[in-house]
Parts: sequence; structure tokens; C-alpha cells
Amino acid sequence: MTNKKRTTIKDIANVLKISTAAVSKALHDDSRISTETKEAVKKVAKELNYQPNHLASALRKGKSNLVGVIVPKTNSNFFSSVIQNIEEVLNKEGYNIIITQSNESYTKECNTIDTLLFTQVDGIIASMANETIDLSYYEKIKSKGIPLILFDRGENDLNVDYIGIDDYHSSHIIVEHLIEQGCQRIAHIGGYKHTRIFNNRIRGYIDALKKYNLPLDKELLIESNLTLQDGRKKMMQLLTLQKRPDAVYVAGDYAALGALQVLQENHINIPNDIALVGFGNEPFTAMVTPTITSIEQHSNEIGKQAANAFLAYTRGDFVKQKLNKTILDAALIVRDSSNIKDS
Amino acid sequence: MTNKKRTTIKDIANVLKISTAAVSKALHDDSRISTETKEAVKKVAKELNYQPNHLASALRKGKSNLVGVIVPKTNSNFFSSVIQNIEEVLNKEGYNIIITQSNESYTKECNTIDTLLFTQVDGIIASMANETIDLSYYEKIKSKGIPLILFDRGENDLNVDYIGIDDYHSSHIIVEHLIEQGCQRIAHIGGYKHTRIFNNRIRGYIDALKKYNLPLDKELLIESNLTLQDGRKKMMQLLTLQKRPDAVYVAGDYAALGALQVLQENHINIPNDIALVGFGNEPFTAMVTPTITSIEQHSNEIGKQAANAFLAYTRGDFVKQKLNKTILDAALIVRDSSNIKDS
DNA sequence: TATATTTGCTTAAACGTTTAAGCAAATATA
DNA sequence: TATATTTGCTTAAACGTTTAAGCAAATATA
Repeated sequence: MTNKKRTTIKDIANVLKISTAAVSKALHDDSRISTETKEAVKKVAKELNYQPNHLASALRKGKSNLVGVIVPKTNSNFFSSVIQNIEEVLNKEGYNIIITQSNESYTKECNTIDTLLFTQVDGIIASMANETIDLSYYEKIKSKGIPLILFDRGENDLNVDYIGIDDYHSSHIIVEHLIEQGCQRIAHIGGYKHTRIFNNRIRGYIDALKKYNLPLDKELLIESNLTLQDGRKKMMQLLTLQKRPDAVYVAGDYAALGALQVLQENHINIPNDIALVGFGNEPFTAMVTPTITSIEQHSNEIGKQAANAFLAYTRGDFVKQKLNKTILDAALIVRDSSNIKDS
Repeated sequence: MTNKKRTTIKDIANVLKISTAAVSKALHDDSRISTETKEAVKKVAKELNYQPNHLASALRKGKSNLVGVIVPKTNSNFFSSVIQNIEEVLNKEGYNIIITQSNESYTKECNTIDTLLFTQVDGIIASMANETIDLSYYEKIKSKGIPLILFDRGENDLNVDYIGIDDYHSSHIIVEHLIEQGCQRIAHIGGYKHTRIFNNRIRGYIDALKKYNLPLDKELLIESNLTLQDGRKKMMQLLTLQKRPDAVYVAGDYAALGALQVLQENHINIPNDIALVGFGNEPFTAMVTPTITSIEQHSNEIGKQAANAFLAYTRGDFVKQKLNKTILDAALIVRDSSNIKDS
């Protein structure tokens, strides 16, 4: 524990009898420093095991090289994969990320934002909690002039960069797929309408039914918080109907799993009696029996693009910063739970 | 974007015609500042929407109030739950955490450590990557005098605080449970022997067999990286044996799931033909069919204790800092995959 | 050869805090 | 009433960088 003080540029300067300014410039390969000096500085830096003090340079330069990432939960393949890709892109550019979880709670999300602002992050990349309706905390970020990028769960009203998939179109793909399988009464257990992505999925569902001349039955369209538990509850509700659906499209994989459990407990054949489609392509959808058809959201791509959107800001492409709404195409992964021909 | 400069204590000082030192002390409730001044300062601070510059105080105080957390992956219920609890405890004490993933890669882990040191974290709480054998990077943390706490995957040799469950005893509980179910040939798909926790599970397995006078069959003890894929592979290997096991204890849930899939594909009845036990109590173990018996590792408690161990250091209990090896008792969650009486 | 430019550094100030040292006024103590 | 202590502030320096401004020596240009 003989924690002798860390070496600073001052120490290097003393050894070489030059100024700290020269050392600083040498370490940053300033063109006005001779090659010999640079080499000497770097050699001594290595010898003394010099590690730059990030806080000092951050303070001086007015930027921390930290980016805050807010997700509803890390414990989901989608979000952890997005995070991993954000990290990969930003690390290359010298940024570190601070990951925080809102746990789907609005209060926790606000605290989290305060914490990140306090930590002087250079930007925030976020996906909103389910609960979040009031956007004033996000406005706070904007008003401080800190770049804000939203992905997956974001609101149009905020007028910031957004990366996500085409939820409206995804619903079309799913409904089309189910109709191809011969389904005629397709139910939708959707997310909260106030969240854009879930609203888009609902609109897509409704319009796709219209497109294929299927009637829209209000009983078959249910709002849910999309947890496993609520998926069970909403599936039970559907089973009590006089005219049961022959397919259920659930806007989240966890809730889809809940629905699957209920169907199995009631000895209903999947997909022949009722076909099932989830959303998100969580790994467990390929693990359960039957495997669940789902939508792949390209989490890797979303993470990379979100990071790049932030970098675009920092590179000062402010001139005529146009709002980037990047919408990726989703992919339907057909599995046993909706593959009627094969089963 | 009229990003007018942030308010500093200087601004507050100017308004009240007092020194910045007085402002600083007032904000920290220094006993040598009058109540009136404190109130006035806080009032103005609020009016000007003052937010302390964390970098400046960190630089001055020589501590960043950031704690680095390194996990093999965030995408696992165990780790994300540990993280959540670390965060909860540390946030209360004014610390923020920087979460990084090693992705089970030794190289990534080293980078991650460099990054955290560069960011001037006040401490590091880590669980090691599967690959990690060389501990020199962890020694680096210690040599810088930065508190290091390990949990779950940690090595004794490092001589630092450690929080985990009693893996040796967990194996005993599992083997006892399987014997109670009538199993006589119990296989173990274990983790890498060089990782302490997996080694302990293996030793526990061997000793428990001995205790109950069951022979140790080398064929039934297999080393694995415990991914889903490798679980499949190792299960197939067990099925090729002349004398198949009647129970398989897998040291990780993902690998257990792989084993389960292979058993089902071969129409082997679980648990009657072969009983199955996993480790970690990942949520999906309760979701698949049949549900998988597993070991609950008390991730919440581990997270809390790890955070508290770090806090103990910062509180300067250095005087006679004794090594804290906290070992929690694990709990066996019996499910269908090993419940022979009921099935 | 005289002047202009470039090279390679130094000096000094700054980023926004915190804190040791100190000082005058107010209050307590003998 | 004279001295000691406490209260409530200020002054000044420091944390470890970066960077604008400047200057002398070396080199290029006319």
C-alpha cells in the first residue's frame, strides 16, 4: 500500500528539463514539437508509468469523454446487445460509457438523468422507461446543450435523433405471415399506446387487417405492460371470449412467453389451434417448446448507429444539424409457434 | 442551442458579494458558516440553477466518486441483478458506477481495466472472465492502491475481498437431492477447473459422491465452457457412453438448457430417465418445459455486500484491513427436471 | 546579405473546485 | 475589565492538465 504519488507531466518535465507545456504537446503529437523531444517524452512517460489524469484534462477541455446510456433494464438481450455495440463504437473514439438502468420506473429515470448530468457526461443515449410520459427531464438535457440520442423507446415530440426499427411495417409483416398460415381471427396484445413504438405496432396491426379485409374486433386488441405476468393475464382474458382468436400477436417476447404458458396449461395446440408471434427475438424464444416466432430488431445496428449519431454531434456537424430519424427494417424469424404447415 | 455558460460558485459569490470559499463551504454545510449565509447561498444556487462541476471537485479532492464494475456479460439475470444492487447501495453514498463488460474475453477485460484506471475510478468491483488466468492486470489495480473487490468469479491468490456463495456446499446439496430422488449415476458437466468457483463445485461433487459411497466415474465428470452450445455437445458425449448416467448436474443454466434440448431431441424422459440440475437460477429455468431445478445464488445479497465491502475501504478502515471473504449459503430450487416423485 | 517565415520551445493563465492558514469581530471566561 | 476562545468569513494556493501568446534560433526567401 505504499501508494507513492501518481506521476504527472510535471515529473516528466523535470526529468527532461523542459516545460510541462512541451510535455503535454509531445504526448499529443503536436506538430510544433521536434521528433526527438516527442520520443524522449514518451520514453520517460513509459518509464515512470505515466497515466494521464483524465479529470484534469476533462476539466481543462470542458469535456469528460463520458457518455451516459440509459436503458429500462440491462437484463434483456436486446438492450445488452445495443449497449455492447455503443460501447464498441465509442471506445474507439476515446469515450467511455456509463450505463444506468431505469428499471422501467419514471422516478428512477429522473434520478439517473440528474446523476449523469452531475457526472458531466458529454452526451446521453437513452431508451425510455415504460412509465415515462412527462418529458420535462429529457427537455432538461436538451436545454443544457448536451447531445441526446434516443433509440427504440423514444418520443417524436422531443425532436432529437432517434434510431429504431419500422414498427408499423413489422406489424404488417406479422399479420401477413399469420394470414398466409391460414389465420383469420388475429388478436394483438400490444404495449402502451402512449409509447410511440407500441402505438406504431398497434396502427400497423389495424391497417394490415384492413388491407386484407379482415374485420377489426375490439375484443382482440388489448393493451398490456408486456411483462410475462401480464402476458399470462391477457391471454387468459382472450381465452374467455365467445369467439376465440386463432392467432395472437404479442408486442413483446416476455409477454408472448406468458401467453404460451397459458395456452399450454389449457392444452391448446400451438400453432394449430392458436398460432403465436412475439416481438424482439430474445434468445429464449428459440429455447422454449414450441419455439416462438418473433421479430429481430437488429440491436447491433441500433447500437452502432446511436453511437455514430452522437459522434456526429461532437464532430460539430452542428451547422445545419438535421434530425436523424433512422428507421431500420425488421426481420421476421419464423419458428414453430406459428408454422402451421410444418407442424 | 444558446448554451450560455454553466453557473459556477463564482457566479453565486458575485451575487452575494462573498468569496467562492464561503460559497463552497456553505454548500457543504460547513459549521463555520452562518445559517443566514448558507440559506442565501442555497437560494441563489437554486435560482441560478447551479450544478456542481463534478470534475473540478474530483480533481481537487483527488477522488472521482466513480466505481468501475466489470462483469463477463450484462445479459444474464445474475449479473444484471448484482449490478443493480451495487448501484443502489453506492448511489446512496454519492458514488456512480461505470459498468463494463469483458464478454468473457481476457483481452477485453484488460482493456476495460485500463479504461477504468484512466477514468480515475475510486474502486473496482469485478467478476472475472472465463478466459482469465493471468492475474497481472488485476495486480496492477492493487499496485495503484485502488480498492478491488471480487465477486462470484474471483481468485484466492489475489488476496482481495471476495463475495460469493458456497459452491462446494452447493454441489453437496445437489448431489444429496439427486440421491434422494433415487439417482445412482450422477454426471457433472462442470466449468473450467482453473476458475475457483467451478473448481469448488467439482470438488464438492466428488466429495459428495464419496460421502454417499457412490463410485466416481471419470467418464461422468466433464469440463465445459458452459455455453448453451457446449452444454449440448457435452450432453451428447454423455449419451454415447455404454453406461449412461441417470442424472446430470450442470454447473451453469445455459449449458443445462443445451443438455435439456439434447435429451428431448433424443426422446429421453426428464427426469425419469435422466434427471437434470442447473446452476444460477436464471429466469428461463422456470420458463422451459420441463422447468429446470437450479441453484439460487442470491445475486441481490452479493451485489449489496460487494458495494459495502468497497465502502468499508473508503471509510478508511485501513488500520487493520482484514480480508473479507464473504460466503453466502446457496438455495436449491427444485423444479420438474429433477422431481421424480411428482412426475 | 537582409528580411520573412518556420520551428521548437517557454510563460502564464485557465478550467471550477476545495482547503489550509489567517484575520477581525463577536462572544465567553477569569 | 483584560484576555482567551469562537465565529464567520477571506486570501491564496492547489489539483493536473491544456492552450493562447510570445520569443529566440534556425531556416527559407528575395
